[in-house]
Amino acid sequence: MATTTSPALTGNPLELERQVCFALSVASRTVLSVYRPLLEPMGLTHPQYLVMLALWQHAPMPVKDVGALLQLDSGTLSPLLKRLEAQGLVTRPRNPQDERALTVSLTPRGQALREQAERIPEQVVARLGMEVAELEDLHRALTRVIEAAVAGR
Amino acid sequence: MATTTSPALTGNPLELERQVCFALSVASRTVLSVYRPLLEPMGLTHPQYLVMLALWQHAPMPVKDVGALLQLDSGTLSPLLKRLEAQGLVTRPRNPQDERALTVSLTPRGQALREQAERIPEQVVARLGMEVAELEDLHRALTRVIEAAVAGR
DNA sequence: CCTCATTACATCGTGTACGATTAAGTTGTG
DNA sequence: CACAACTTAATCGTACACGATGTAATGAGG
Repeated sequence: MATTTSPALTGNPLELERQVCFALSVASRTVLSVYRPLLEPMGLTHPQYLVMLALWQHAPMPVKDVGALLQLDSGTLSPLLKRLEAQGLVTRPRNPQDERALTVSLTPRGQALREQAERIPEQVVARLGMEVAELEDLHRALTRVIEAAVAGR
Repeated sequence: MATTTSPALTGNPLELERQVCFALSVASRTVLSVYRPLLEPMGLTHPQYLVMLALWQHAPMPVKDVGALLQLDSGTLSPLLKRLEAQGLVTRPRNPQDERALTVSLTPRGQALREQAERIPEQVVARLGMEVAELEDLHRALTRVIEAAVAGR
């Protein structure tokens, strides 16, 4: 019979099922796949949805701040914001006080989209069928590992 | 003074800092950024590392099984496996018993790489500076949400 | 006033993700 | 045996991620 001691101290340290990074990748992709059918009617991808969340809270804001908030660089954000602009959800004129910076603002259409988005969180929780308390625990655990990873990279 | 009731029941339900999906995305990308400098000397990206973990455990195995294990489809796996093949880490001849299927096997070089990989997990834990027990808790929470998401998508 | 380092974005190249389609092989059924 | 239904990969198009590089604007020091 195989050993059944604490998994941290025994067996293959490279076992796929034990890797937190594997669970993180799969969890991220799988949870996003729950959002996809809900976001599709709004014409948003999940990263675009996160940017819109940031804007609904803080617009108008510079691209730099969006990047800091979402931990994304301009290589990702520039084309993403262009696509939101092409959809008529945001504008991004240059800041007259600093011609390097773009000020990302919501169009009326972008503002209006918020109402449809209001229902997303509850729908996701319903589809997951998990307790809100358990999701809050997960959120706290993720926040901890994000802090640890930012400090350790 | 602002209200400070339970966050689940008050305030803006679209608040970015409250979204589990946001924490998941950032955690996934941030933790992977801890792996990147460790994997780079091995010539592997993180998804390639996960495939190698699967192969070190189960090779030879069909592409189908790799996909099932990692929750990836052929659109992702085909080019990824081609790159591993180009690096001389794997072979993927057709299965004579079923000419549709490819049997992914490790080359001696692919097998040998495992020794370098053995040190990755401990190095990551060290860089994160988190208790193994806390990481195991996180792993359990992630496994729960993966199951919920798979069921609910 | 004039460099020069810094900052804010944009662009490019590589590598995933993923839906959709295609192509080839296999299998069940009449 | 014929053939439709199914399975396995590959391919294509779109959209992130991210490192590296380019460019214009800003600001600090001489």
